[in-house]
Amino acid sequence: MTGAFAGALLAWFDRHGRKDLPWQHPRTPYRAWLSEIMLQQTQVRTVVPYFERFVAALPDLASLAAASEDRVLALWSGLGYYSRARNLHRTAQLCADQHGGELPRDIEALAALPGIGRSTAAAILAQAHDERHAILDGNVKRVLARWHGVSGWPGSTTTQRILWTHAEQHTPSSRVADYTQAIMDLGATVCTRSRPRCTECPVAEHCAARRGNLTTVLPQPKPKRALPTRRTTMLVVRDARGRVLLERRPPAGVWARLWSLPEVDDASDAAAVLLRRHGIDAPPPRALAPFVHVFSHYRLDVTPLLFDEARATRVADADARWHDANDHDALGLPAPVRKLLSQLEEPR
DNA sequence: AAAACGTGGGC
DNA sequence: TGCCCAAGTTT
Repeated sequence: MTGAFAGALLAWFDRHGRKDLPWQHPRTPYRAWLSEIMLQQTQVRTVVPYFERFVAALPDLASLAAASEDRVLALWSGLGYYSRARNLHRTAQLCADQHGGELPRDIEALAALPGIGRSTAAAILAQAHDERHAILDGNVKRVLARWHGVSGWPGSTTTQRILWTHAEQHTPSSRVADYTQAIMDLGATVCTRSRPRCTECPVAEHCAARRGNLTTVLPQPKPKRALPTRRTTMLVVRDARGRVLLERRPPAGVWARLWSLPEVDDASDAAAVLLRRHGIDAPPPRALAPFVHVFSHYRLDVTPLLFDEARATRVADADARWHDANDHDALGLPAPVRKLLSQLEEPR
């Protein structure tokens, strides 16, 4: 059945909802899944070009399962939260091996796969198969926190439990795909974080935040804490042909398994490290402009150091390679590394 | 339960 | 400019 909340939202969706997002045409389980993973903690505007590039290169689950991890990370490069890409790849292989080459239809089996949690599993089944499952993403949290007047940061366990209950109760038994899209669209275009457009809202009449003039107070913000600062020296090492030395990052931690520049704690150690690690000898480096890269949980102060005319006595191994600067799209590089290397290519 | 995990948009 | 945080999941 469809309650008053869902009914009003569906009527609004028919007139104002977003119906031309790239993953909606065609709306296959694979495309719904891929879009949901890319959209985790990431805005639609950012995702669209990545999605289109990804599905053009790997159009179905089988091609994703067969692709190399480097290929997947290259297609993800710049989107961030790279465990999403590694989990996507692993899940594709699990489905190929154990689920007949398809995503499971069962919500529990789906949510057990790497990178797919409760809300993402629900979104996939609701959107791809019109099955009745409630979602609770950032948009829904904001809409429901306001409409029901739920205080507390929506990320806290207590508040989430309350919001999940509301989300379940509002989800209709028919037109679930449209309803799911409707409540996300409402959050993205009307019930926005700042300056919500309440005069355009189809459920404003019974909204607790609207009645109590609390739209600026709800949802309550995440408790903040100061960002620690870390420092590193990144080595841009080029050989006579202009190729750049890259190292594969370790399997855990930030930028896991991406290709990046060698790093040292102290710039004064750089030459010794290059010699020991790679058998590389080079004339003294010159300093490049330092920059700051801000993560969600710390600031990274980067001092780049440029070694030119480097000569290697050892061949690169599996976790180190010389890389052609005009070939960046072929590898997964951290965003600031990609930016730094492209700036070096530009003759400015 | 709380921290790790990226990047860029918006104000 | 600096700060908040976006279609969350994993450990």
